[in-house]
Amino acid sequence: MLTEREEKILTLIVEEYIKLTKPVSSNLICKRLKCSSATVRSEMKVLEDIGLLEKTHTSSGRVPSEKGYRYYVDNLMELKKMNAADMYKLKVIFDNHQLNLSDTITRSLEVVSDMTNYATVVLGSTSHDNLLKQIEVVPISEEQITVIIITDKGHVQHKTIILKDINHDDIKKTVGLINNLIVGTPIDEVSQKLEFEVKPIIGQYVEQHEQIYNAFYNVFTDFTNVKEDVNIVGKNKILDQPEFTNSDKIKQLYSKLDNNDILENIRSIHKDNGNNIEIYIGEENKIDDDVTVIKTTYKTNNDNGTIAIIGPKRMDYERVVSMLEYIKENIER
Amino acid sequence: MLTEREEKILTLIVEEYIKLTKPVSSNLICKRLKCSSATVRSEMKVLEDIGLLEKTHTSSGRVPSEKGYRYYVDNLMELKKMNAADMYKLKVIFDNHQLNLSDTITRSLEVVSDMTNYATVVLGSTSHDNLLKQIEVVPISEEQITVIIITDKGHVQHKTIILKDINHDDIKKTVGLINNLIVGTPIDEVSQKLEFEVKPIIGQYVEQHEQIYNAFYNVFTDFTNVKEDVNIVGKNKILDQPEFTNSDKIKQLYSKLDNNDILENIRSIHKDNGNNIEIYIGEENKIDDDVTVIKTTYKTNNDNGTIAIIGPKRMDYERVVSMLEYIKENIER
DNA sequence: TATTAGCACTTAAAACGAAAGAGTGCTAGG
DNA sequence: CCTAGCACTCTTTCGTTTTAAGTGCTAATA
Repeated sequence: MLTEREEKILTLIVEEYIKLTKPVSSNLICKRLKCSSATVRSEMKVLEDIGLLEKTHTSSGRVPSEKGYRYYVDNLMELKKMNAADMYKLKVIFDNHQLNLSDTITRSLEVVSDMTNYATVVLGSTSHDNLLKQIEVVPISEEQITVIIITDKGHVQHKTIILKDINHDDIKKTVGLINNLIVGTPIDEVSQKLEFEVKPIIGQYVEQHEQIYNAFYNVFTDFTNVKEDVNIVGKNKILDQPEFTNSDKIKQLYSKLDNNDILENIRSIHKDNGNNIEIYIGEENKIDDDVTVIKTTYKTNNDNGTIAIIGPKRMDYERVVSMLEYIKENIER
Repeated sequence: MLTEREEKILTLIVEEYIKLTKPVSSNLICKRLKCSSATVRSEMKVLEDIGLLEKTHTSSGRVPSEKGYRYYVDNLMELKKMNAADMYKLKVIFDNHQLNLSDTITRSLEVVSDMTNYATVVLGSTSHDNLLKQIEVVPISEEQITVIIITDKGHVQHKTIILKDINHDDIKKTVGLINNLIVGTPIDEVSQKLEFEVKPIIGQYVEQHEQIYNAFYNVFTDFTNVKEDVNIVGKNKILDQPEFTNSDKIKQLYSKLDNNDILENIRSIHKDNGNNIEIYIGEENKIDDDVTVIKTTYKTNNDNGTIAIIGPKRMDYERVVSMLEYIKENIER
């Protein structure tokens, strides 16, 4: 357990470091406290021994360790309201009732990214729990047709497929069968149903059943494989952060941010801290040891998803948390 | 007009610089030529005076100037066939007849990007010259419907819109009207036609005409505004190029590569050199003074577009040109 | 007993100079 | 016209020194 003064010092070091980006000296701290720099120094030593602070070299000032940030986030950070400027910019977006949900979310995160210089991620609802609502087929040319798949929650995906010697009647029959037999099926189960319920029947009614069946089967597996709705906003903003000026570091981080499978991890990771907002500092997340991920989930009548902010560990936690909370609330309304 | 030996020297300097990334000395050149380094030096002086070579400082080796690259590309570069390894990797993709056109193009450029460490761009066909083929409407919830727009060439776009107190009959009537009156219209003219031909009629048959008309109008303007099919592949590969290790430079370049309007410029720029492949070196392109853009266009039965490769000015011109030529040929088949 | 002043010590960063290395430019002679 | 040779320039590297920022410890103090 830390003493009150130790906590005060840790808080000051974290907050000054966030602002100034360089190791914090005892001198700077003692100006804010009614005590001498020597006192602060011995306290800092204690905090370092516990593992909450670190030095970059023997005679440097102190920097919060990962454990230090964690302590700060868990015990010290105050959740004040957003500052007026941030609030205003976000309010404008949520007050515009013309925009649909997904556009609103993207816009608001663009603004967050712009103001903070952190990257943001939107993981929209997966279509995995959607039900197949309808399929449409549109002939494009002699050999091509476009298949459109629509789910009950409004996910739409299309693919143009190549079929030799299209017999439009056969296609129509197949579409009819699918729309009759497997509409209402969860997307994840469509492939199975296609195989066991449609395939046997299609053979009886449709001449080119082999070719057509395969084409549709591929379209559906494509649909389930696409990791849709992983959207990263303001990725380049992170280049303004001093911890990402080295080009190797940039390469490394970007290759992860471009990998949707890795970003998907933000969705699946979970931490029940009785709070709406979850924070993953450095090694606690799977993106990169040098970043912090702050995430929250939202749930509306017919949609739910995850939004997250990715920045350096030296992140303005109070500000980001208050922004995310505000955004979550407003989405859910 | 350059002498034969001057041309030989310029060629060697360009090609060595491409390979080694550092200023080329007279010594290196004279090993390849039957003459002394002093001779090469005086020739290099001449080439510098003409403006084809540059020095990085008084006593450095020579580097091609933009004009030098241009001379090389116009007069010196030989268009040999692709090397076997490049050829093989690309052939595999084009031999796979399962893939549709757009997937094939993307895959082949991924491979190019991988092998060369340059970024590539696909500017697919714009839907501007497409004709409206069909619209579909799918109700999603009490207040939401998804509108799907399909063009004759298989472009599909959808948008979920919010309508208070939906009257499904009204929607159906509107969709019917649109499908009757303006199907077949070029996408660019749909908005006008909607205003002058549909709006007057809709007022008579549809109760909520104001709200519904506006919603559909917005969906269509969205469609025409979306700069679709601007696809950049292998952007991060460019971080492997030594000219892009400075983080400010990276930021500057990335902000351009992320801006579809700027990339669109690659489509519109034109240079009739009687050749399939166009090359824009440094200031000749609108992307960035430090890059070269090599582009070509393709045209198939029902599709056409542009593909381009973006790399440093110190680009392997011969290799890239041969690859692009191969890809163009194969797309068009 | 907790605090502080004071000082020795450590380190990174900046400034400097010397030396080495890579190249050029020019001149004089073949 | 070509080339050997040499003076000159500039970058790079390396070690040295200086400066500035900061700590840790100790002894004195409140």
